[in-house]
Amino acid sequence: MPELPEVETIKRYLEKEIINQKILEVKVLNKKSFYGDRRKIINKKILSINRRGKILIFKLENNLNLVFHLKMSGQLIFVKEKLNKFEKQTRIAFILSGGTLIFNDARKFGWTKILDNKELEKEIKKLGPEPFSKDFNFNYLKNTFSKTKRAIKIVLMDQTKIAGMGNIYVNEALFLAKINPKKQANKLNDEEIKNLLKAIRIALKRGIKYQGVSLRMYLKPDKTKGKHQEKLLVYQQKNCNFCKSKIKRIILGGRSTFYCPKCQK
DNA sequence: AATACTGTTCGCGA
DNA sequence: CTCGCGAACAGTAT
Repeated sequence: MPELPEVETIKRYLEKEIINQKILEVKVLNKKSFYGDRRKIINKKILSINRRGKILIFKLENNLNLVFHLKMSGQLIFVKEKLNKFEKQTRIAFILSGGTLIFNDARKFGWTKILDNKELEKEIKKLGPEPFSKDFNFNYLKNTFSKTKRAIKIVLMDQTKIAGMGNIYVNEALFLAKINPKKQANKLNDEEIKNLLKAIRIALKRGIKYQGVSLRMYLKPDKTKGKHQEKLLVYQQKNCNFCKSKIKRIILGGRSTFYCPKCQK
């Protein structure tokens, strides 16, 4: 489910709530959702929370990291009570000094891992640049796009090329840049690449501003919905927000792709 | 009831 | 190496 803006929203919320809390207990309700020896993190304090792409990273004492990937249906919910009964979809529960952090995941694709700094580095280094970093610039995109004939939509979804965008935000960014998702990446001209760079950042910023897209599973840690589903420009839309043409839906990279045939030539 | 669809990524074979 | 496709899994919509 969550792409960069949703994970960033969760990060910002949890930062306010659980920094400096201690992990008192880890309840593993689904074995496949948890990798590592949970005893290693008992009584360790959460020092900081970071995000890289769609990955969420809790830095703990002793150079340990508690790392999350929510994949399609993961949720992170925080309640101030120390729970001992859980919902059907709860896979892991972290009992903290000031409450309970609940990892729900209907489809069980997501994971939580305990990684030392070296292992974390390995996990992260396969990701492309962060869309809001200096490394993510015109020259990087031009060079990256020039090397592949794949459809631009598929390239933007490739986490090794750009970290953090998924199906929704790629659709939104291409719409804002007025680029056809089927266009081969190496065929984009300089103007289009510049527009796309800007559009990616605008699409992601909008997502963060409205605190994510709650179409199905995604909730903020306080169980409330994001608002971005009400602001989507092209994803799952009927008509173009600019010209009112009927939005087309095709499959690219195995995923639903929405675009305006008139604005995105 | 059966089928299609869903916010992701990995591994396989070409 | 790059690529396209199916699998991992469960729930909801048509």
